[in-house]
Amino acid sequence: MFPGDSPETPAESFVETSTPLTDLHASPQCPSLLEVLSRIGDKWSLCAIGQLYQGPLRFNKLKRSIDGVSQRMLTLTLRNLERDGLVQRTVYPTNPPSVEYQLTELGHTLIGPVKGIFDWAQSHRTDIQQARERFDAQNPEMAQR
Amino acid sequence: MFPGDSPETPAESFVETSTPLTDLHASPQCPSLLEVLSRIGDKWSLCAIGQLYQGPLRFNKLKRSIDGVSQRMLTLTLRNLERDGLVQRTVYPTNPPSVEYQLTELGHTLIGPVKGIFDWAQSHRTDIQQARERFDAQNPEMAQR
DNA sequence: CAGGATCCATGGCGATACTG
DNA sequence: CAGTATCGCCATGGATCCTG
Repeated sequence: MFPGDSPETPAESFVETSTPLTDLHASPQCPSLLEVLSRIGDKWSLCAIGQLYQGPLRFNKLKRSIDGVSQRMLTLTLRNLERDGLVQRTVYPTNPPSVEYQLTELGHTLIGPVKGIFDWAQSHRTDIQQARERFDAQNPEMAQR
Repeated sequence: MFPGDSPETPAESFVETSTPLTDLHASPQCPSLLEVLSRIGDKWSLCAIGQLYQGPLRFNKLKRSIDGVSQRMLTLTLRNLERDGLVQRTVYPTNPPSVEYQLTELGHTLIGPVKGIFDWAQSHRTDIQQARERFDAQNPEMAQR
């Protein structure tokens, strides 16, 4: 599946990075990369962001557009995104009330990097799929799901 | 930091994407974007990948390099990464046994996109920090942590 | 050294019911 | 319509002990 890389050479030729990709935890008093990743890695945040990326949406419309989300989780998700400044919540004092959600400018800047991951996942989903099948075949019932 | 994108226009001119960033769930029989994100968004995967990106490592050395990880979680994390074809596990039948972990080629391709997120988090951590403080100040005790 | 097995705490998340 | 409140499940993850 992934050729190259002489199979029996354990410890040679590793690359240097400008940003060493360490320091994932332990960022003093600022939200660490892990916090960011946990936020966008949770079950619904990216779905909400993806929908709001198409344009502003009211709560129930957003809810209907995200299949399977409970109203509780959508509320919590939007609260967190709002708290982090990624989503803006606007209340229109109509009757019945309507609340509109939209991406903030900061939220829009996240789209690019996320699309990077998204495209990677798209490009390599079959690789991953096949790797899993090989692994599960070789390790008969270590399969955890 | 992120110029362009007119600051005060709330609900107009949202961009069109080639990949609409929808279809996060519900990918038929292939690992969805959410699965990928859940994997790399879990507590230790990125730490392990970040360390292995520096070069191959044996289990305990890897464990010592990741502060706070339990041996159980490191094992599970590495298993999942191996299952997904991101990490290769090589056993050397010495005595006592030594096991070396290294990124696969597929694993290396993930570095780029992840660095995108990483850099975004770095660039905007203070923005997020400030947004949180404003939010917590305005919503006195809605603060969940 | 590199795990496996077990126990247990926490929190993410869903379901349901209620409200301004 | 857009939430809040409450309950309970279960997956994640930590601590500890044991093994080839």
